[in-house]
Amino acid sequence: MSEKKLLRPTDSELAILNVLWKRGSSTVREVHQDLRPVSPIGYTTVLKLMQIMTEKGLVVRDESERAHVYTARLTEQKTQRQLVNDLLDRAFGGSATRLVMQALAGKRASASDLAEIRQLLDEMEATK
Amino acid sequence: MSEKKLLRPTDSELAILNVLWKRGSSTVREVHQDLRPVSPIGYTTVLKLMQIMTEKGLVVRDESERAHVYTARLTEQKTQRQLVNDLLDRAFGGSATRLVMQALAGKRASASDLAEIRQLLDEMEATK
DNA sequence: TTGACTCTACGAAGCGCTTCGTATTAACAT
DNA sequence: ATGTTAATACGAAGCGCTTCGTAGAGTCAA
Repeated sequence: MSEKKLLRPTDSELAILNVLWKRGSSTVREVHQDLRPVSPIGYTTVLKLMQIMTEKGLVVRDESERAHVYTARLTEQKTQRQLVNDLLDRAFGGSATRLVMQALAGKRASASDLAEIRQLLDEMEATK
Repeated sequence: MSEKKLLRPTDSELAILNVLWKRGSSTVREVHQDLRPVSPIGYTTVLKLMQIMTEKGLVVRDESERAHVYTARLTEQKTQRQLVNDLLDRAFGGSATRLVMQALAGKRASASDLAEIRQLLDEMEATK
């Protein structure tokens, strides 16, 4: 009963999470300064978003200092996993294989990338 | 200048597109009857959604008959490609490899699936 | 022609996301 | 104490998505 609903970060939320994953725990100002160059956005807008993300449980907030410090609640990997599974259900009928196909098609992955994927396949077959 | 913006179908729109891909060109009633068992939804709701999808260009409408016939404008594959690319940009920093990893992790794919992916990798390396 | 059905069209409510302006509170220097 | 700076809190507007009720128009049979 602890997990009520699968939370899907919106685009804006994902942009903020990306900053938190890259920088680690950060204040609103730090996130804002990271985000602003990419897309102009007001300081209070970022603040509001991060407040809402706190309510949603996407981030946790340390209020011990005057400038609150925010931390992503889930790791980047866990979030990626959720997003992939979600897309899998919505648009691929649950077929991971077809999603992999689409992900690789057109994208020329480097030789080392391909090798990495091959290794993963090997491991999956080994632990069958 | 023909493609203005990358269109991302919403959940509801994707549900409708899935029906159109499965059944082929369909009327609102046909889509509604396919959708209703899964999740209860009003007829006019589906109608409205499909009207909006027409405006967006997600589907095309044949009005020659009294009951309009709708067809998905993009193939399932093209749409899947777009969605994957979008997720790639938003949450994976563009790394298809990492997305593939997350898609396969935890999902035990069948042996034939794995073989299929291996073959794709082979082809990609061949056409290097 | 009237009635029963079956469509589409229209409009509006409710909610969530995004945006920001304004108010308030805290910290610090003078 | 007072003014400046910097932070959070609050509220509201605008837009898109989702939902549906109601109105209006087409079709067919009696």
